[in-house]
Amino acid sequence: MLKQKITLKHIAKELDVSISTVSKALKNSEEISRDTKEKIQAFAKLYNYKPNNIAISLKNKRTKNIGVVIPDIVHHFFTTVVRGIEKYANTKGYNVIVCLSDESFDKEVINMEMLANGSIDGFIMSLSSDTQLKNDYNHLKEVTEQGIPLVLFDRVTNQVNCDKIVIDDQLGAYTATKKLIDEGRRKIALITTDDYLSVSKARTDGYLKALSDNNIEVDNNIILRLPTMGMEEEVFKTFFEKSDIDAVLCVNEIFAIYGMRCVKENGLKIPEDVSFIGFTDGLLSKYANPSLTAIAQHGEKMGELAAEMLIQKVESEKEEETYQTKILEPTLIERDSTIN
Amino acid sequence: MLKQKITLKHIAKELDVSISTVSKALKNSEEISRDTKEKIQAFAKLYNYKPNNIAISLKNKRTKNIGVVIPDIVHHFFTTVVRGIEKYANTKGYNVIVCLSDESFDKEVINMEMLANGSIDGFIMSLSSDTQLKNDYNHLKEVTEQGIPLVLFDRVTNQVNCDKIVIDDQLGAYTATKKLIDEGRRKIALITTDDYLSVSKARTDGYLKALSDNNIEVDNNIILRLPTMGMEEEVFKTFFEKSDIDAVLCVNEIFAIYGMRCVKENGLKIPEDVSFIGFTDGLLSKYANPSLTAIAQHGEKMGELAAEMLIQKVESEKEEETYQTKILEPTLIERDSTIN
DNA sequence: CAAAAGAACGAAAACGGTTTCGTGTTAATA
DNA sequence: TATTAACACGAAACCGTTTTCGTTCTTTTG
Repeated sequence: MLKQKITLKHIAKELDVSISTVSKALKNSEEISRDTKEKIQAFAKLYNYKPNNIAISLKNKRTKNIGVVIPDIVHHFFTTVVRGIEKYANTKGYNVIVCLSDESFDKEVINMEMLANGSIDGFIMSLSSDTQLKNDYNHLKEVTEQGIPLVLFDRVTNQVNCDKIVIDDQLGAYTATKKLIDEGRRKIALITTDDYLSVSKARTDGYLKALSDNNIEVDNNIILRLPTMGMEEEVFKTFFEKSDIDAVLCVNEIFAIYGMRCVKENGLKIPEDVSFIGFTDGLLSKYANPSLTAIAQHGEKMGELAAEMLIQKVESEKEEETYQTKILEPTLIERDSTIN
Repeated sequence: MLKQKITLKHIAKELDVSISTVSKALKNSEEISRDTKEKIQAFAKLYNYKPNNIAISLKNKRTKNIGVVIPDIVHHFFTTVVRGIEKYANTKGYNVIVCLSDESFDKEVINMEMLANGSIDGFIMSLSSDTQLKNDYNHLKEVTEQGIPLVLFDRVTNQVNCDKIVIDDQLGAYTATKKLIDEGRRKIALITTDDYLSVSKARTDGYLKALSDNNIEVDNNIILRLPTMGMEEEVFKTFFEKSDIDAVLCVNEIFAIYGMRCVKENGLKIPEDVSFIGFTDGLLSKYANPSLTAIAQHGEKMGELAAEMLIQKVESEKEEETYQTKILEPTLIERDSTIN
């Protein structure tokens, strides 16, 4: 009892006209007489005719698909970006194909190659840590050389020419650090990851700049650098036991949560004794105890803008070689882990 | 300096052979002589020829795309499912098109219609709350009638014939409630949402069954039903102030976090005075203070299985009309919000 | 009343592949 | 030497559209 999808050919045969006539009639072409058009349109509606997307894609060389390649999806920030992309893309009639690189260079390459062979009109992506570590961007260069538009977000590189959109991580860290300094804090710890992640580096820079602008000496003993994976709770404990600090800036929520727990276990109060600020305003910040003052990255906005930039490039005829980098300003969301 | 994608036609013209010969040579067909094959393959490799996915899709009537329609993506459980789907799909050479219904019936319908016109080989989806409320599943029936395989997960309905995969929510709630009873709790509160969500209903049933099996009388005063959206903190406060309870089962993490906060503010200790268990073992459960004993739903496993079921149907020739429903067992993850 | 213009439709190419079914050439066989 | 089989390749149909360029028939115009 399968209702086979009906095609132009079926309609044409059934109504004894040519395929071209059917096609034109359904597009309300002036070429076709009112009578014929009505007849064809009625028939098409009756049998619920819908053109085949694949055939149209082949003809137009436009798929109306956007490829999104991200390192992970079980990740608050990336999901907000995807939501933003979806939101804008849908209003423009585009679908979103999501691929996960899983922080692996190889998977990133494979995914892009698959999609680049006609499946999508353009890419929106954030680099895997592995890629940033390898510092190899040939797969990105190849797609741009083929004329496929590419928008990089958050984890970007200046080694490839394309549109980019980032938040000003340095400014975010600067603002946060400044906020802590204004509270009267002087022994501000930083918990970050290895510097090969472009964002971590920028955040560290902002932290350092804020200290230097306020004549506070950098103390490398209260800067903790952790690998992205396999974060050991032990390392946290020893760090907080041996360090004399009155505030902590963390490059992500989880570091902040762990940090707050250690500090509380040491009998200190938040925010009276130690203030905390974390990057990435996600669920954890909101529901932490105390709730965490955070730097919001506006992922959804970022996704919307990325999609807008991409679709604009996809739909513009001219082969402009001008690329822009949009820089979004992060926002400090004050909660209970800092003194108001 | 655009490197245009090379096609069979280009290769054929360049090497002065026919398109068919090129096609066969690249597939290593026995029909073509060694010399010719080597020449063509070398040329193809040199110019990095890759067949156009769209053309192949049109010919084969197979897109190697899976459509995934979920209510939300900024949601831990759904993202773990998507990750599982991706993982399995990729090993089979499939790409994943993600569409968000945003809990809206209309968007769900629109998304499915778009994808059903040739863009995908099959659907994996979880119903929007709006759809479950409306109780209208014609859009699902239409795609199955067209012979497009469909796998429903988590939020399912028995009104449409297709493969399904759910966790045993009733069992999960039963296990959790039993655990609380075994701890010696007798005044066990339930915080849930409106029953039109299939999962909430099942969880409530499990809770009730556990009570009844253990001869504990149901007290409707300690059952709190909240709308999904716009959860008011006030409602929580009053509920916990007026209720005399010694344990709480929550159908999601956020309810649990809020609940724990209220309880602590009332000067009670967790788990000494009140135990907490929450559904959906996500970030919040893990990082809460105290960490939350939770019922894990194994989203990733669910995604993998869903993808496996779907792809098996997609690739099987025969039009079997036999559908299965897989039921996954949830697991209780014991943490610090219950007594060990 | 012949010629031009307009209306309504169809044939065919094109998008980029796959695949079936020839067909011409060479080598093996009787 | 005539016949046949094997080999290597090409023509063409096909997937489902869109679109250009005829073509036929009717109507208008000089």
